[in-house]
Amino acid sequence: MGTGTPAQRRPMRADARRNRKRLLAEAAAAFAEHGMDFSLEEIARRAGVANGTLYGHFPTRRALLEALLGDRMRALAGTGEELLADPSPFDGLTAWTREALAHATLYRGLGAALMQAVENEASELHAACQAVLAAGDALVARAREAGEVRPDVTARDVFALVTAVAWASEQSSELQGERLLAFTLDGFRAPPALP
Amino acid sequence: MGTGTPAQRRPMRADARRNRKRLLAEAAAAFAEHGMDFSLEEIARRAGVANGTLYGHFPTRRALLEALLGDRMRALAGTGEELLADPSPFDGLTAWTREALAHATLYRGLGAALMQAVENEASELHAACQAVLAAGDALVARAREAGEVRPDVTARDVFALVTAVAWASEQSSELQGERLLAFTLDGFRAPPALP
DNA sequence: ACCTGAACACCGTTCAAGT
DNA sequence: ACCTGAACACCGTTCAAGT
Repeated sequence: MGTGTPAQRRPMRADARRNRKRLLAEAAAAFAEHGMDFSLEEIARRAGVANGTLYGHFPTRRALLEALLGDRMRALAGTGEELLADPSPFDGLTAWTREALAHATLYRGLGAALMQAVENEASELHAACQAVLAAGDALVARAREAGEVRPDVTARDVFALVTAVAWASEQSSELQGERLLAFTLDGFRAPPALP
Repeated sequence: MGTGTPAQRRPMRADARRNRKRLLAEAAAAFAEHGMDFSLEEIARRAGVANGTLYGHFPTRRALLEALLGDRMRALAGTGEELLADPSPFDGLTAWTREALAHATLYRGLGAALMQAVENEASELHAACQAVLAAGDALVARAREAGEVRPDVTARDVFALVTAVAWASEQSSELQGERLLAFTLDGFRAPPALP
């Protein structure tokens, strides 16, 4: 692990390994600059390979995305587990949603891909999304038990709204995601207890 | 007004008028069923006209959308003004955001078009969006003066988050927009005054 | 004044042929 | 085992030619 290459029985041929690496590098650059709708054909062109080669390595756009983001998403899940040690459950949840927002804003259009991956079990990103959701669930549960979030808030609500905020901040250059996220988190907060 | 046809100097030729009507009907049906990414070529085909005819009537996808939604959006702005008469400023704002959410969910992918229209002055929907924002602004200002929303909340924040909730609820069939909206509105609410 | 349909450039996906 | 590049079907957009 570490480089994003998948576990496999036999090593890849040298040229295949090099092509794969180039494709990933060009895809990362193109997605970062132009968003996730960027033409796969153009990525293959920039990597100096035929379009068929790209499909050989990554049969679908989501497979390419998994190779790009898998490790990063599993790291996000790990950060969530670490934040369970935060003395304030709500602060821990807040810090984690900030990380999640930064992640979901990496490529324009990434939010939609993430939401689809959660829904679709066949998606190559589904397992990674489940790990992220599990981490969120633990943070939400802890905050709920401490009476710091409303009892009906779920990790899926948090995931959906963080992704939605990421989407909104992509649409408008003047909109700050962190500000919208702050409002949203306040909406999750439990009202002060009645005497 | 009323039918969505624009004001104009001279009446359209009969066949042009009929083609325009057919194109709008097919577009409305196709967008409602398949979302706003639906092929314009296919819409022309269903309407029984050449693709060039569609571009003659609606030079851009947004022009088509304005013809479909313009009246409805201006009505949404009107509803906002009426809700200024609601005895509770916060309830008035809440009721209006529900209408806005229903509007933004009419076609899948509509939220993105609305956000772009707000940004882009050249968009055919820009004026309609401005009217909606103005209505939202009045509602937010009234609620702020009554001390019912946080002082830093703007109409653009409300518009952005309502649209974001619409987007999120489109992504997942299990996600209820109204529930997410309820959390969001709570995040706008002013905290109880300190003694 | 409006419509037609072809033309152009582009894309995603598949697959036989190569090495 | 992997790569190539052509093939196919599709789309958005433009525009000369018609009526």
